[in-house]
Amino acid sequence: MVESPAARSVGRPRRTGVAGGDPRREILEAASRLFAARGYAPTTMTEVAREVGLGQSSLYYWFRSKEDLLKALVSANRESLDVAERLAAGDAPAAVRLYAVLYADVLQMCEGALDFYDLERAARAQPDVFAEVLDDYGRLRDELERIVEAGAEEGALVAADARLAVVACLAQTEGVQHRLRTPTPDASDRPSALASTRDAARLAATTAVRGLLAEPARIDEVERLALEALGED
Amino acid sequence: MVESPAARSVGRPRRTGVAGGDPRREILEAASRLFAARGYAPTTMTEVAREVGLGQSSLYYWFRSKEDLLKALVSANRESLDVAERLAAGDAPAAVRLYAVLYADVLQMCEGALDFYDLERAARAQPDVFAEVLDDYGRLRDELERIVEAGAEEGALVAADARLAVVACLAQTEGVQHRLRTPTPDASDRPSALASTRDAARLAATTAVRGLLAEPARIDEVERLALEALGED
DNA sequence: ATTATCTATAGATCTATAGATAATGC
DNA sequence: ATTATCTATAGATCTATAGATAATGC
Repeated sequence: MVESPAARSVGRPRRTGVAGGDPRREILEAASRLFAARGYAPTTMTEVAREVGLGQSSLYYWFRSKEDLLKALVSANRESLDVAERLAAGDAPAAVRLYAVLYADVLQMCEGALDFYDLERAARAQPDVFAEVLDDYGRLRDELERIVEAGAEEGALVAADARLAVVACLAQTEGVQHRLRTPTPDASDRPSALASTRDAARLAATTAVRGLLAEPARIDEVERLALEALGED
Repeated sequence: MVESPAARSVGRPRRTGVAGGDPRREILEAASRLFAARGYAPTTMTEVAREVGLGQSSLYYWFRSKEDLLKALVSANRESLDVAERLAAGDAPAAVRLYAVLYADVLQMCEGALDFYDLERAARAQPDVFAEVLDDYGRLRDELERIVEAGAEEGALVAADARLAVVACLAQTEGVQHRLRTPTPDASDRPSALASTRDAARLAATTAVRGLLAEPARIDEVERLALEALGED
């Protein structure tokens, strides 16, 4: 099998010489990086273009507008709430389901193109288009609330107020996600504590669930079962 | 004692009639609200001006530039890490100190003018001016790490990796802070779960600390002692 | 002929400055 | 005379469009 570095070159060549295989995808990736690092509004089309070796106006051959670019990124972000919903409905103990859903939530957020908080802000500014995102959020929250309540009945989870507990869980997963994306203002003499997406997901899920377990020592067992159910190891 | 609604009116009157007592302060407050809601970059001086009933260019009588406005807000944000440091050095049990510092951290972030994440982004863009902020962050993190380690030695806290535990704690406090500032994309048929600053601080501190306690049932006692030490009730 | 780029630029902002103006205070 | 506003606008972006151009494919 031979790679194909000899990308097709149909149209006019780029002035920069840089020639990628799939401009649309490259633009999305560049925009994703830049929006995540500097935010949507302050990032200019010129910067995105430079990143992929195109002139600014050439982006408009691939995307109708800057907002269009954002929308494409957002839809890429909301692919797999499904996983969470399948898990939530399973018959595993509540603590295990909680762990699995939180873990999957972090993975999804981290793998998406946009920092979740930026996505949320974008959603706020354009309610018509992004209504789905808000809807997803509500569904996830309800799902989690039911799991926590079930866990309280089982006696495995302790939560005086399921709703507050869920707010805390989500703040944890979102916060960890953000910290993974935004390299800590660290003393930089030490390597970052959060190396991979999976590290982040484990950290958030472990912390959040242990905080709710009646017997926190069980966390290792819960983690094992949850990762098993998710097909990770 | 009589209030003084008859604000002094020395200069030319505002076209809008709106006349406040302390324009500088009012501008800061308006900017704070808008930056928090929509972010720094996308908020325009015109919007800030409208909010206080001034013409856009009149802001420049009070602040040399938009960046200057941001700087003023940032310094307002970093007032009282001191509290945290005094508490951290006390002789209370580690779990109590941890609770107190996290609680104080959330309060400080919530009372500041800017969402912590926005502040961080601003800091990143202008390292010279905002170096202090990054420094504060490093100090807080080190402080927390020492407390968690002390707690592990005492046997009251369980943390295989103190550094990771601290990352999780900070992600929790920051995440809750953000959620308090940014009204949840909630189903809106229910009142928000996070009503006040203190609710947010309690939620974050309780959750984070309970997740680390060897005996989570102790959380109520820890909370009581910590709030006592902080002079809250 | 089709595709994908380029160059040039219109139109819309947005920041910041210059200079005029309308109050009070002395 | 001093203060705090106003109006007008220069200058710097930034998005998006129009139309030219340089490749390949047929």
